[in-house]
Formats: sequence, structure tokens, C-alpha cells
Amino acid sequence: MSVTTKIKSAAANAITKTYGITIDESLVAVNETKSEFDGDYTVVLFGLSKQFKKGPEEIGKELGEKLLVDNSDLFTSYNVIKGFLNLTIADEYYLNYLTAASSSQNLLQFEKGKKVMVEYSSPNTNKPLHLGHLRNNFLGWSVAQILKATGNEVRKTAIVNDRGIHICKSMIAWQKFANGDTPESTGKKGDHFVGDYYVRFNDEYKKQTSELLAAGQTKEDAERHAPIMKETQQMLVDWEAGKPEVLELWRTMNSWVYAGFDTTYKRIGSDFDKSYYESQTYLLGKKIVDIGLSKNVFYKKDDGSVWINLTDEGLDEKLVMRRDGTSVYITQDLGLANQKHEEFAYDDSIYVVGDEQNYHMKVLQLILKKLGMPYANGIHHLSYGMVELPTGRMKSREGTVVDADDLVEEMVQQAKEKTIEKSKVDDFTGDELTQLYETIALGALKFFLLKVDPKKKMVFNPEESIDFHGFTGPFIQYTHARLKSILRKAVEESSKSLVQSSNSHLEPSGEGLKLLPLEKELLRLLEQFNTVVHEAAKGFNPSTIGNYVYAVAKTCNSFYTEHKVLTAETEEKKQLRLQLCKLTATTIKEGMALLGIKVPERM
RNA sequence: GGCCCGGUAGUUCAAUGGAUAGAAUAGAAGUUUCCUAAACUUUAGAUACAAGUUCGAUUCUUGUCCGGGCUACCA
Repeated sequence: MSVTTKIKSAAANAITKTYGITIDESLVAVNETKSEFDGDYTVVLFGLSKQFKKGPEEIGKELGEKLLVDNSDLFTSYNVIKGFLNLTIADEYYLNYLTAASSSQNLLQFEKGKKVMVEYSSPNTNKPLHLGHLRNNFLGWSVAQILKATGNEVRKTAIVNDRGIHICKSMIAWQKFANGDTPESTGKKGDHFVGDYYVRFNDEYKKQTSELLAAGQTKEDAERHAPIMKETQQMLVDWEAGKPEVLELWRTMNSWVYAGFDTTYKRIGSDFDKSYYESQTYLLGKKIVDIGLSKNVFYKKDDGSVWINLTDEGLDEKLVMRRDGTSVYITQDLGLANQKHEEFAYDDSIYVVGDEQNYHMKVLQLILKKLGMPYANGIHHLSYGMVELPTGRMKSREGTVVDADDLVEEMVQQAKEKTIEKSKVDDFTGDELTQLYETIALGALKFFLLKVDPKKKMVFNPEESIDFHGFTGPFIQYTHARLKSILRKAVEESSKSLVQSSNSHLEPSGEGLKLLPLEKELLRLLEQFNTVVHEAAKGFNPSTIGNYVYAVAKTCNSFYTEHKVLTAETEEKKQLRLQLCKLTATTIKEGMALLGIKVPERM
């Protein structure tokens, strides 16, 4: 049980005993005490003051006394300033946590949770992944990891958008312009190779429409009559009809793309338990349409198209099936939601999808509810904001899209330069170095994207590379490496020394040990790990953990700058600090792992 | 037009309705004899505007201004 929980429950208890009033623990407001005041945690009394018709200071004194008497193991002193009851937590409490956490297998405590599906990534097979996909992937992977770590059974899925007119565009362009080139023949990564033909299509299309415009056609006509567009539309028809040579080309080109995606996913540490392909799921919606019609949730118009009326819910009428019987985007998603539930029977299904689709996701859930689907309430849209450039949104038309592979490569180069300049790893082998560069590069990139609240849009400036200083992944990695360095040296020393005290797993006695402010501050933070992770899980928000781990690293840096570890004042202090270093390193490592970030032993 | 989201130091990000709004970076000044200066210490700098609710508002409500998104028989 965390300190804050204990304080809340103790305070609720004290209130009952002192005033004879029962109050729900969750209503007790507990904050961390601001650093300029004495104390560790603060109970805010204004709310109580009103209820009890007593001055907050008086209540503070009475409660403070009571808490101290009843919980002498937890509190050592209190003070009241205005309406704030500041409580000082006993050193022993934290020392106990240090001992318990150090010897426990798992820092996190949890009960058996739910079955959760997390969907993320959703790439199109006509172009390579970009920075937006990275935010999506990192978020999805991290949320899945956090949910696992808090006791849930998690299945990670991707939906691959592998069919439709946009896919045909790159296929047509390849047929016309490639002269039989392949990724193998050109040495190009498959997804980039195909993406180039998508761009090539657009160039040609633009050329053709402007020719038609010049010939006197209206813009609309020109766009419709451009020969390459007509061919593409025909190809889509052929694809749907199952024309063998079209399917063959489609399979071939998609396989190139998948090979490229695999490389990228592997490099960035993203993976899935199952991928769904739209080419296989786009017909699933039909079943839903039938259900909807039979339940009178959907209705058919004269032309045969099928609709749902959501105006009572403040939304529009929404088409769910075209008059030609083909399904639209929302219908496919309805079908897929159903299919996923049949396969996994999830309690919760989390969609990591950009916030431009807020409306779509709202409609999706609403329709499922109206259809009476029992899983509808478990659907949760983890809506995240765009990654923008300082000039605004990335636009493929203007060529400002930041490519994922390029960015990762750039980060690796930068990590390499920095490492050569700074590091103490001259004895690393080539492989170890390569590994280290990847670790640092991805640490910087992932942390950069995950430290921000998902729902907020964020800015990436390609002119300034992602930093390795300050509130960054490498800063935290560096702290970990230094801690490990201290711990290595400690082991070295103790093995050299003849005295070799048997306390290789450090046991601070607790008796007579007085924690210094920075030691206590660090421990206070470490003790919050559990609470923070559960908070992150509840809010599907990895940034909570990012902020926390940074605070730990920062405090730790001050701590070991200020206090000597290996040459501490006494042997007892030394053991305490070593154990503190060890637990800090573990907490950092586990916290970062929840973000998908590795921490090196040395850097 | 309608609906949704946002506006915090020069810049990028924090802050369950609580105390003097935190960090990072850029700026100024310092620190290398436990471990590794990718660090530490000090310093200066911000809640778009106006009302309202409250003991107390960056946070809740309303209005104004400014940005962004959605509003397809595209996905």
C-alpha cells in the first residue's frame, strides 16, 4: 500500500475518531508538500473546515495530534500553516520500503486484471512509415506494456490498410514506369520503393490534369478524365473482381512493403500479436449491416443505401452501406470490432488513433452501443495529437513529411558522434557499440515522443535535432549507467578487500540512521513508483511515467553529486547509499522499460 | 456555418480546484580528488483577453480574440 493511500486512510480514521463523522478516504485531499515547507505530504483542510464549521488551523492541530499518536510508525511530526496540515513521514517507513523493494522480485503490485486489446500502427501499404506512425507505435506499444505490467492480459494488434484506390495508384505507376525494377534490383527498402511509385503516380496525375486544363477542361473534368486515374479506377474494379494478374501484382508489391515495415518495426522495437488486413476484413461489415437492419437500428433508403440516424445523439445521419452494396470505412470498423471480440473476448479494446478521427471513433462506439453489442462500452479511443512542424502540419504534397527510417538513422548517427566524443566505452566491441548507438538513439526518440501527454499535439523541429541533454531519454540512460558504474565499483572493492564483509546484499540496519534530505527525497520518489504506474495504466498515459522517471533521475543526480557513496562517512551510510543506488537503477530500468526504452550498463 | 480540441517563460513541455505556476532548452555566472561534466549549483524569464462561481481558478462556467481538427456513397 502506498504512502498516500495510508495517509488518506489514517486521516479518515482520525476524522471519525475526533469528530464522529465518517468520511470517504478518497475525499481526503493529499498532496506532496511543497519544498519550501517542512514535511513530506500535506492534507488540505479547507474542505473539512466547512463541514465541521471549525477553523482549518484548529482542525489541522487536532488531526495532526491524533495522526501522530495513532500512527507513530508512519509520522514523526506535523505542522499547520493556514489550511495545510504538513506531515513528516518517518525515516523508518522509507527504510522499510527500501529493504522490502530491494529484496522483492517485482516492484509493481497488482491484482488480476482484464482482457485488453490494443490496436495501433495502422499503416497504409503505399508508403513508408513517418513520424506520426512513430508516435502511434510508441504509444500503443507502451500502453500495452503498462497494462501488462499492471496485471492485464493484453493482445496487441495492427490493422493494415492494404487495399483501395490509393494502393492501386502505386501499382499503376509501377506498371508504367518501373521497367521491371524491384527492391532487390535497386537495393531500395521495399516500403520506400513502393512509396516512390505512389509519388510518381501523383506527379503523372498532376501533369495529365494540367494538360487537360490547358486544353480547356474544367478542373473537375480534368481530374476525372486523366487517363492514369481512369486506369487506376479500372484496376480497383479488377482487384475487387479478383482478376488474377492484378492480385498477383498486388501481392508482390505488398510483400515488398511488408518486408520494409518488418525492418522498421524490428529496429524500433514494435511488434504485434496479430495483424488484421483490410483486404480480409472489409467484407465483415455486411454482417453488421444485416444485424442493424433486423434490429431496426439501420434503415434502407429507396436507392438501396443503408443509414443510421444519430441526430438524437447530436450527430448526423451516417451512411453505413453504399447503394451498390459495398461497405464504407465505418462499416468495416464495425465488422472488425465484432471480429476481434469473437476472437479474443476482450473487456476493453483500445484504439490508438489520431485525434482527427475523434468523430469517427465516437460514431463507431455509438453504433455498436445502439446495436446492443455487449463489448461496446469497453471501447476506448486513445486519441493522440498530431506531430507538427514549426510551420504546421506535415504535408506529403509539400514534401515535409518526416520519414521514420530517415529520422531513426539520423538519431543513430548523432548518438554515435556524441558517444565518440564523450563516452568511456573504449573497450566496447563493434557490435556493442552499434547496440549502444541504437539504444541511445531510440531512447532519445521514444522519450521525446512519449514525454508529452498523448492527447496534446506536439511540435518537432527538423532543424534542431532531438536533444540528448536535460529532460530527455539519454539523460535518464546516463543516470542509470552512472549508477551501475558505482555499483560495479563497489563490488570490485569489496571483492578486493580482505575484510569482505558478508553483507554483499546490503542491509542498512535502520537503527540510528537519519536520512539526509536528498536521500529522503529520492526514497520518497522511489516509493511512488507503484502509484505512478497504476495512474498511467488508468489514464492510458505513458507520459506520466516519463515525467516520473525523469524526476527520479534528476533527484538522483543531485543526490550522488552532493553525497559520496563509495567513500561515505560511515560503513552504514555507504551500505544505505549503495542500496539506494541499486533501487534507483532498478526503478529507472523498469520505468523506462514500460516506455519501450532500454537503459545501458555503460555509456 | 455547425461540432470538437487547444492557447502557460524567447522556444519545447509540466501542474487530482490549493501554498510563492514547475522543468528543459536558449541567455548570464560558477563546479571536475567516490562513480562517467550526456552531470551539478546559482541567476533571470510565462498562465491570450474580459466577466462569473469559490475561502482559493492555469484548472470549472460564459463571452471575445487567435490557432488546429472534423463536418465524403475516401480510408
